[in-house]
Amino acid sequence: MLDINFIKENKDKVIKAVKDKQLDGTVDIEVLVRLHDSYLEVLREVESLRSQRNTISEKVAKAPKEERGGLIGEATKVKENLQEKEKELGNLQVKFDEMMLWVPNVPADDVPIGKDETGNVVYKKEGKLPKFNFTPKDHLELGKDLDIIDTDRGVKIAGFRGYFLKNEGAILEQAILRYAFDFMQRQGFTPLSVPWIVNPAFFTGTGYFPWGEEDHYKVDDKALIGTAEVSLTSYYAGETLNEDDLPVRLVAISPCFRREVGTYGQDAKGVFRLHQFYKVEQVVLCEADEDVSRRWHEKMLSFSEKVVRDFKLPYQVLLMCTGDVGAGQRKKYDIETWFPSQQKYRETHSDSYFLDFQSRRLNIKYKTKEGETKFVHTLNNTVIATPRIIAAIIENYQNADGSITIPKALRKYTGFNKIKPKNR
RNA sequence: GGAGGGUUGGCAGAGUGGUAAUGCAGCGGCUUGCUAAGCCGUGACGGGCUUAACCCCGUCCACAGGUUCAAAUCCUGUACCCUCCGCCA
Repeated sequence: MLDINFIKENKDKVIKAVKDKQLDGTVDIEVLVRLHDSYLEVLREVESLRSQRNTISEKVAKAPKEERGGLIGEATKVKENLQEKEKELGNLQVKFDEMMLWVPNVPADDVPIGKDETGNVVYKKEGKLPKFNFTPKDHLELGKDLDIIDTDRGVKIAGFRGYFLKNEGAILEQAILRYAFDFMQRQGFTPLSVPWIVNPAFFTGTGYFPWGEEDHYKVDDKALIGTAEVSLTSYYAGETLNEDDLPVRLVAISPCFRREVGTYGQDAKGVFRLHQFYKVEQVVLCEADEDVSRRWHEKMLSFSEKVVRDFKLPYQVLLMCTGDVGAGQRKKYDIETWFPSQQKYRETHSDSYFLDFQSRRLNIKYKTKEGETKFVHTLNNTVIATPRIIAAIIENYQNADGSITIPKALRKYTGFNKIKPKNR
């Protein structure tokens, strides 16, 4: 959420942000500003009436009994007037609050302007693309042959996009998650196991609602997290930290649930786009200084790059354009990892910073050493997500005989060096 | 699932219709030859108000309604916490 005073003072910037982020029609900033003006107008009337009411009530308490009747009559008139105005105020406030939730963050100056993913800019490329002296298979074919991925039975049990990982596949998943989790702890991050079923207020707080509400599974009056970011970033919601507590660095492994609405034809094959997967997520809360946020943004990217490099996977980093940056985000990098079967880099990580957009919605503040109270800045980034990264590993590490070599870094965690075809 | 008790500032804790006590902690100031002690001041949000300070007004006793001239206090609903019973990995 942006500060209404910031919106008023930077109306043109915010209007441009709505346009650049392809959010035309979701919120009208001009209408919002006028709405707030009339809200303030009514607020002044209400406060003046409340002041009158309080004054008269005090008089009633002090007045001798015989004078009370007249005063109460006077107060009743004020009260009736007040009730009417308060109702009007309440209506304006509900409308205003609703509309404020739809105001996006303003992209950083160095975010390229673009309509959609075609406007993203390659920021860097790392690693050598693998060369095969045989025809490489895709991860599903490899996974089926090795009996480590079973999508047929996955679909039987869970429906479209259902899957089982099996044998070395199931173990490899745990190895990857634990590898990334341990790595982040060494970077000073506090490990957490988080709630997966969460109150809607925190989806709104992190900016997933209202925009992405459709993509979430609802259970009773709550929803399933699409990322641990929701729980991690909300951890200190409603609290005031001390400057000494910052930066807060959190890491969690959690399941992620996504309805993937509107993607029915896309990535239907294999374990790439799923309704359910695991992810190790990093979240940072830092002081309210964009330079500090930007340094963390780069640093968190480097943590994720390190893990991908440890796995020796070729990747590229994209600087996302305005049309592909989330409504709440100020700037975003995606890491895309190489998928030989698609001859493409595909998204495996997403690194964003928000300034105080989330912390205003979540009401997370800190006290500076000077005694000032400010909203913290928030950031988050993927460390690793499975099984998508498993798909990348088995495609990049496949051998002519259909076996898969395990990246060296992971062998300590898997306990095996290779996944070999089973005798059937 | 059943029964009962509770939720007041950073913490502790009084207040049962008429200006939210008090103690502790933290922070700032004053005083004092040190350690220390004493005294004073200290919340959040919004508005008046375009800017700093000041001042004034409003709101905030879990949340949302209601009754009343006036609600922390009375009524209704909800959330959460605690205790006991039942069930349970």
